[in-house]
Amino acid sequence: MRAVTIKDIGKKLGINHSTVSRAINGDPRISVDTKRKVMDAVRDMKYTPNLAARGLIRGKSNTIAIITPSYFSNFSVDIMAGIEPEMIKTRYDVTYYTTSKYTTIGTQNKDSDLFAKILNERKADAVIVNGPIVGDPDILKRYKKAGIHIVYIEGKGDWGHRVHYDNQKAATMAVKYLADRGRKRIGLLVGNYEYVESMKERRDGYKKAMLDFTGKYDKDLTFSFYEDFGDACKNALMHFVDKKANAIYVATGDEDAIKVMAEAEKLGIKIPEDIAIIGQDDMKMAKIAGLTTIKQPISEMGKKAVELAVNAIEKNELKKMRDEIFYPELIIRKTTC
Amino acid sequence: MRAVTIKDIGKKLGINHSTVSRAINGDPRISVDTKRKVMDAVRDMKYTPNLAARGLIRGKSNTIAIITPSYFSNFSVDIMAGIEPEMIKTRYDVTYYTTSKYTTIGTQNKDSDLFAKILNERKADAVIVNGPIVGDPDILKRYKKAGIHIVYIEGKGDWGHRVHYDNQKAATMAVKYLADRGRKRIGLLVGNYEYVESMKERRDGYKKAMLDFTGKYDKDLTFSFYEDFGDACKNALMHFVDKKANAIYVATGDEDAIKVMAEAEKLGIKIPEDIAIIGQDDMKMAKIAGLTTIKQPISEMGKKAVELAVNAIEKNELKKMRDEIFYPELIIRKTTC
DNA sequence: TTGTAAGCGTTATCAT
DNA sequence: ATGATAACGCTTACAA
Repeated sequence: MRAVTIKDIGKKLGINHSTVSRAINGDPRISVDTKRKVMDAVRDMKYTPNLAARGLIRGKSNTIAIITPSYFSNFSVDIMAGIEPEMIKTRYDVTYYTTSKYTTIGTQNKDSDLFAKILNERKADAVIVNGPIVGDPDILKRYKKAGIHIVYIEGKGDWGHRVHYDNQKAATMAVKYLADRGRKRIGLLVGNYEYVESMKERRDGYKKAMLDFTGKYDKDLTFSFYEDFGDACKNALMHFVDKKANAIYVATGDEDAIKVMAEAEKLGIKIPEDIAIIGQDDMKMAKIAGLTTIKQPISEMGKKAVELAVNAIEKNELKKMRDEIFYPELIIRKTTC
Repeated sequence: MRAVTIKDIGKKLGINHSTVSRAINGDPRISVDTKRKVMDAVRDMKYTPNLAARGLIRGKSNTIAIITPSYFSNFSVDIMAGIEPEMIKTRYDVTYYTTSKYTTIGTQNKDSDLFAKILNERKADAVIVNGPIVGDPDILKRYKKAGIHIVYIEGKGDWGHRVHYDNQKAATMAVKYLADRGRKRIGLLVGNYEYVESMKERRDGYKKAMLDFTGKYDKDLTFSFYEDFGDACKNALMHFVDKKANAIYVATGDEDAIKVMAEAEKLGIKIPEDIAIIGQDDMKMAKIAGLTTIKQPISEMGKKAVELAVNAIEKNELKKMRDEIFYPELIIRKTTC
């Protein structure tokens, strides 16, 4: 079945379809009378515009794309919790892309291909990018030229607005709190800090804070992993025990911190008596697990990202890039004394 | 900046754009030579098709829409965890809609409006609907006529494929397990069973199982809430204590079960000694909280929904509706003895 | 205030 | 095997 078009409405009303279009789009030159007739017909005939056609001619999609490494990581979920209520207020649709599709081993696809696809297929008027995903400079230039806005959450590129978090301060807070309570041998569990910006910043913060608050930075107290945590968890804990750590700042997030807690329980290590643990992010699970952690206002960051994206679209802001930073907060629970 | 089109490619190669189109779409009548040239140009010029244009003429969107009450509820997240890896294998994009936008108080919007919008704007070739959202029969008829497929997860409508769960059996398993271990006064915490199909089924299962395994159904042992749980949690627990329950099956899910546990702790009620608790779904948090629960293979259900949707699109299956059912499993942890 | 006609990028239907 | 042209539904100069 064919859906109702403006031509159908025009035919029924005995007027031209362009008049219908103008009436629908609020063109001021249309007479109140025809406008009313058109609007009535729209309701009666259950007309809604074909956005493919509209997008084709306007070069706009009325859509904001969200790119995440995965839909369902804890981080993505919290970001979404912030994005959803904000998107609801707007007239934009949401399309989701995960980079996992574009980094599949065995194909030549890369993150850049996803950026290119969204650009060329005119799938979005703005793109919110979450995580360590970087469009290459060439693509970014094309986005700018095409007037498609970019907002990075916890990441950055040559061009685009930013919403990010003071990772260095987060690490500093963790170290200072532990050091103040007499824990001087603080281990750092961190991700791939050569590739992931946030991990680099947390590591830098940790390093400086160790010098400032314990007087000593011992590189043996850092354990980093590049792959899925899985078994590495056990290894990490063993490593810290071996190095006589009496505290750990799990910079990779609460989920890993909780995994470390589970390993400790198996090994009969008491938390916080033997080893204190501080997580990162304050995910829901941190509360359930009683984990002391450094909060990241992830949802608010998602909300702000939508604000920036919508603002950028409506004001077509392509030159002055906005940069919004959020700050950490210490949440004390039961894994520190 | 304009993106590269097939006309640009045609011009560069000195051939007609329709030939380019055919080459790209694998028309067998095209010569190997021109096909190669076209494909080279596609790569060099970084061409990707404008899907708005393609969608316009084909009447297809190459998109599957996902409708959930909210993006970020635990249930949605788990569904997505199943949907994502499956979608990655396909050539479809994902667009998200939450019904919250369409049930906002103060507007006349309804779920049906969302269905209508997706239909008329040709936003999707198939729709996966998650939760107690029902398109009205009229709209459904229009979907069928328009050839837009529907897959319900844990719900149903007059027309559409289904992926669902044996809720009745889930409740039966919970009751039987508790009764077998001597707990005969089992409370049921349930949602709005007049409106939500799954809640109705769980309640039915509970009722029958109480008769079968404890010999007695006492309606005072049922507590249902219609609104956000929040404070109702405390009331529920007090109610069950008052009615001398020695076990509770929290049919509304693990999250609520954990809230009940937290309330119990505040009140000095011992779990499982005083009251045993069984949750529902086996979310991630259930493991962290040590909650005994009835598993629902939510992710697998999401995966199956994508399979059904893609299959329906590609075979244009509009008459024979598929119905896939999944079964519960008891996961024993620490909140039952 | 309204009608006419061109055009967005693609695919489909004729030709050749 | 390829070219020319119409068509999808919409918006928008340009006319009237």
